[in-house]
Amino acid sequence: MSQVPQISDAEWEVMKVLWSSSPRTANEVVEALEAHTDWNPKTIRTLLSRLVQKQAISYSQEGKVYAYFPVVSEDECVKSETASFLKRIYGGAFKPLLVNFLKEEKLSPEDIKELKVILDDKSKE
Amino acid sequence: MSQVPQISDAEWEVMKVLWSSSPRTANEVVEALEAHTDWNPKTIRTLLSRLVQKQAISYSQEGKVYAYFPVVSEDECVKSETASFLKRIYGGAFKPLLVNFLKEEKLSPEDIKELKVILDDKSKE
DNA sequence: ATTGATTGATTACATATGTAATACTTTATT
DNA sequence: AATAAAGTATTACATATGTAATCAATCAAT
Repeated sequence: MSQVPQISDAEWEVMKVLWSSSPRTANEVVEALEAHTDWNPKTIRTLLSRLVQKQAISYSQEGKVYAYFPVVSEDECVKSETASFLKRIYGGAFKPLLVNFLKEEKLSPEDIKELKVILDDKSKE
Repeated sequence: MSQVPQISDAEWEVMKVLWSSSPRTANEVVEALEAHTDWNPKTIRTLLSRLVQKQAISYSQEGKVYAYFPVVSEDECVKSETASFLKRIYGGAFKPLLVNFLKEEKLSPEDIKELKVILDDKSKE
């Protein structure tokens, strides 16, 4: 059973808003998204509806309006998306992605230090 | 200009076949995919056509049939897909993905060693 | 109470994708 | 040469997605 529903790109933006803080009314979501998108409020309401249908979020009647909140955790979704991404692109293996991208990406010395600490911790498990 | 076209999940499987060895005729692609998919040959031909339209692949008349080959490199595509994945899920930052997944994934001691070596090399740059 | 504004529900429409079937051409076979 | 087989091109159709508009219900203001 696939715990988490398929969440599209646009829907994902809405989820991020709700994950960062919820419950929020449709208007609050619209406001939050105005900053970095130019979506019509109608569009955002459509996305909210679709996410409700998909049972990615839900809502409660707060006073006169709906207040939306996630029912799937960011963690679950990130994990699931990453897994399907890895499967698709790298045949499911995590290390090739790491190797590939560690080489490509610009990481600050601090980042590198942090990652090494994590790796050290893992060796001790 | 987005160098690489959008390649869907199903199309990606076809690309992988052609990246692994090309040119190949439609039939050869079908054969290669029979192993791990149950797609109808007609479906695979549709995917080939769409990839031609998208200019992800091209073909030449080899004898009596077409021989398909990629015109976009796997590297480009992987890079582009990974970038859009990162943007979507992690807001474009690579490190959070790393941190998240280094914690989650089971990596062998050898893997960890290898990754540390890469990180060490990077510190020296 | 009626009217206008706001919110929520329903409908719309184009493009993408999964998944083929059908039609048309060219090659091979009798 | 006529027909069958194989390959290519065109068409099909449902679901997903981006992107709203319109309709209906509710709340607020006169």
